[in-house]
Amino acid sequence: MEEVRVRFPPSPTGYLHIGGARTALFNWLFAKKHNGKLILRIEDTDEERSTQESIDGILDGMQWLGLDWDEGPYFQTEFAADHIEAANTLLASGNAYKCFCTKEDLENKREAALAAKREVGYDGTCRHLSAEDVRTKEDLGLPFVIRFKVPTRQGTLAYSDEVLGCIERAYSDIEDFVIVRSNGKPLYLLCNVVDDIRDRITHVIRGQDHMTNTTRQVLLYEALQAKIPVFAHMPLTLDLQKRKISKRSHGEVVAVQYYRDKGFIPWALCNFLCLLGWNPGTDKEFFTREELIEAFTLSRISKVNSVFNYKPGDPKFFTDPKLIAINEHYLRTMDLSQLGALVRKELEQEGLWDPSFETNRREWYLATLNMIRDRFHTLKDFTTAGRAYFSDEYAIDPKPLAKNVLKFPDLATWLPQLAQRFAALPEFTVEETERVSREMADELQVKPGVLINGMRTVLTGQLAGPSMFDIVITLGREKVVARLNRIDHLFAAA
RNA sequence: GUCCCCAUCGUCUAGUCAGGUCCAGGACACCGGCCUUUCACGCCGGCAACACCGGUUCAAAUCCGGUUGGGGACGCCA
Repeated sequence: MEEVRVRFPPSPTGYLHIGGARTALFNWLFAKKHNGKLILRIEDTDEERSTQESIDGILDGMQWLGLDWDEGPYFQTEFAADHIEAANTLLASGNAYKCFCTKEDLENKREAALAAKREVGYDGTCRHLSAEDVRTKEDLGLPFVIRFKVPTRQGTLAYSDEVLGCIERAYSDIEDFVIVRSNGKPLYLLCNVVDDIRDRITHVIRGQDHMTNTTRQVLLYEALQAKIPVFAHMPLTLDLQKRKISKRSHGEVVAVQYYRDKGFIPWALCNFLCLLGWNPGTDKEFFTREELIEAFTLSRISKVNSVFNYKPGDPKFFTDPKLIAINEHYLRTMDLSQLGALVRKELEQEGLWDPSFETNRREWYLATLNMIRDRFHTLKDFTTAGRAYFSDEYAIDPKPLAKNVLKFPDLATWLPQLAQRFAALPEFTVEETERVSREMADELQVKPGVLINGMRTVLTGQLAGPSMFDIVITLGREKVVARLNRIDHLFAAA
């Protein structure tokens, strides 16, 4: 059987955004599923808008997501000779012609057509130029573009789409499109086909916004006498106003980079993205890589555009709530040592990493992560809400400070007393610390919650957290006693 | 304006090709309950959709036609 070869061809005119990442992901899944190859090709023929920064951003984004490619990155500009050769072939075979219409003429005609609400498209002025006319104009040094000569046929051009089924378009609706600029540089429509032929691409999986390109490109394949690949047009990702998402109008929240910076688990983003416009036909929503590769098929890609459910300005749901939920799921269920590696990077960035977490304190490190991960949303929370577990310098959240500490001024003496009892305990265990805490509350005739919640605030700076006595044991007697004794600072500061 | 594509809860979607098992299932979000020293997690329950009109049929979310709505394309961008 023929080897499956797919490609991801981003144009380096902006960072990798989630729409592009999803296209890359689908291609990657398809390649993996069929033991095929994924080719990464940077389509940089738009010299004015292509930037190195953007190329780096795309490669970084792919790597972070774990979407590895088998060939490339190739750069389209390196194959300019191929593109020109193809254009000349088309010219020679009569499938293309030189067009001397000026930009101004075309622009005027276009506007007139739009104003008159007529069909917009090239009228074919230069299509029937005689050989002499062409030579005369060339001798005059008039600039020209090369246009593809769409065959004059009755009926429709049809191709079978793996997602949408049979797609048809009347030949008469396809205008003679430009394949080479007047400066001699070939355009996307041609370059893309020439590259796909050279790279032996078998399946073209791309967005539905390419559908009109596809009909024209099918003609190009035909004229170049090349085998037409299988096409699969994926639905688009829209915003809540049903507008195509773009970095320009939606900002950071659609950039892959944003999710790395916000502490997302790369695979959680992949899992979310694959569910946008695809489903396995079962209720299963969480997949390992292997499971997803196994389950993935083009035929289960949805025909319907999907909405990225992001409302600007919501502090709780700073991106699609389902994406956050999926990230939380992985955060609390993923393999602990894998989580440990991800959190390590966060701790290192904040200067909180201790090498002993990899050696003699590894067990403590992983157990602590396991204890606190249940209420976290992203990896960032380990160094913010979870900071007190890794550092003695942590902020006290004003809300619990007021509610659990300042409201009970007696805690200034009670908690140091409790610290003494902890210090005197023969065995520093969950049971014993809980016992003396409750005992003391009883003596003071206050609810245990007063001591417990006050303690949580002082020890972790947080309103909420794991079971108090688990925290106490995790932090260890020394830190607990020291922190409880420091409580007067909180009253002094207030 | 022309051409192409699409249409199930607020969002992601199952079900449509092979009509009945669907007064429509799951997930997220939201609401309520249980658990509990806090907050979560977890578990249980609730709210919530077949765009509209007509046709075919004993029977339509499902097939057909139309209407409406949404999206895409119409560059010497990719």
